[in-house]
Amino acid sequence: MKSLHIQLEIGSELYSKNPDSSELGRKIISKSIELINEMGFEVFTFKKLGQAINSPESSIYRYFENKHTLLIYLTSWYWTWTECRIVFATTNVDSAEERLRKSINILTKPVLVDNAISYVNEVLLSEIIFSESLKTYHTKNVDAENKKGCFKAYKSVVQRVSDIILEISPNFELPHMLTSTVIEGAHQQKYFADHLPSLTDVTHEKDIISEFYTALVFNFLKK
Amino acid sequence: MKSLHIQLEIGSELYSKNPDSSELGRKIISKSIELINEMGFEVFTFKKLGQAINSPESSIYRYFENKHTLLIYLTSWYWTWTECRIVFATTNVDSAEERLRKSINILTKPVLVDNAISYVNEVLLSEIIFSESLKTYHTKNVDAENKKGCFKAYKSVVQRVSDIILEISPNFELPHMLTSTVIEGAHQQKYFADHLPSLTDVTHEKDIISEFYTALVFNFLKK
DNA sequence: GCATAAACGATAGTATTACTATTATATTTG
DNA sequence: CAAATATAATAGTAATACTATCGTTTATGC
Repeated sequence: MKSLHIQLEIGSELYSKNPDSSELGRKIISKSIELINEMGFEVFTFKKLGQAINSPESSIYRYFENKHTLLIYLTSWYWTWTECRIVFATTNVDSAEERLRKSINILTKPVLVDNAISYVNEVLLSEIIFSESLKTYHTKNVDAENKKGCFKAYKSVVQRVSDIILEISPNFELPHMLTSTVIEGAHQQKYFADHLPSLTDVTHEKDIISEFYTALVFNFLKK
Repeated sequence: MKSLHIQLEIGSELYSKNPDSSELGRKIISKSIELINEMGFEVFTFKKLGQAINSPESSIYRYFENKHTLLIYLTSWYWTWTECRIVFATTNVDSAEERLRKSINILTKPVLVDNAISYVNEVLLSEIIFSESLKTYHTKNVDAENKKGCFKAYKSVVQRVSDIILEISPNFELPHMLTSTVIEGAHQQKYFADHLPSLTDVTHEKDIISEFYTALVFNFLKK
């Protein structure tokens, strides 16, 4: 169980050439995760990535149209993987409350342990998601990219958690809103804690974020 | 009361030359609000702005270092103005619950009516805030800009609302977190409604967003 | 094992953006 | 009215985000 290798299927709309299909492709993924973490997504360029892996810029463009598409790929990978984690954590758990609690826990905490099997460093990837993922859809092209299916992995996670909420409160009308508030809120509060502490109350003990959103949800559903 | 003209004081760290001090400066502000709305902040450039107001790009640089600084100026203007609205709406209201309710209302709904007195179109500005304001602090320079005081108007609003929350629940430990969750959440849910509807449950009736966050807050505080 | 296709590396080139610099002409201000 | 300041007009630069070409290597099928 602890070293179960999972090959994630990523939709072909998210790349020009499947990075999982070649050595170069896998190097692009794993090095870009490192670099985006180090320097931030804005500063990151394909040129720098090319230098870091000793390949020309133009080779990277064979895999991804541009760096924005690469970020969408990385976030989709993360959400696909996260949905797997939620499924594993919630199967055979009878209580819907307990399944919701476990799901919120997964969604609101950064990943701390890397399984070190695949070429994807999940710890660093999770950091990227928390601090940069909203840049995937806050662009002029959202609508076109949404149509292409770029965000379906994320939507699927939101849908899954919403379904659990509806098991608990079948008449509740805003489960997606509640779920996306929790996910995005947790990302944002961590960012605030790191950069704009007066907008939050977190300092070191960041589990407070997770506890806060858990309490928020259960209080709301128990009214 | 209905046409009380207020001159907002904007900190001098937010501009190179005060745009309120000249005709050109005011044109820069009012036209940039229009253009950012029309084309989105990424597509907006000083070159385009210059063409729209028939002034060279270089003249705009005398007022703002770059377009990012201009966005920070606009958001600071908005938050300063919004704090005024909150103060007006809550003075002489005895009940802290009622003051909180009114504050949340102001923070979670886009502005619908422009007073048409100043050169700032508040309706369009509020649209910009809802869809683009997170771009002010989601950059590599957050920490430096935060140090400079670029976000103090926003912080001040969060602090004010947190204080009301503490009046209601003096022992509550996370008032800033709750407040920023509400503000940012409302912005995000409106954006989702417009672009990624499966992440929310809102379609036309967007007052649902405001009602949702109001209920969320009061349920949480009444536990 | 060899032909063929696909992938890759190396290099060059372009359009756009985000500025900076210079100077002449207005405009304001004391 | 003189001096300072603001603006217009124009040019120029560095970096980014690509696109194009082409020779070489590497994989693939028969």
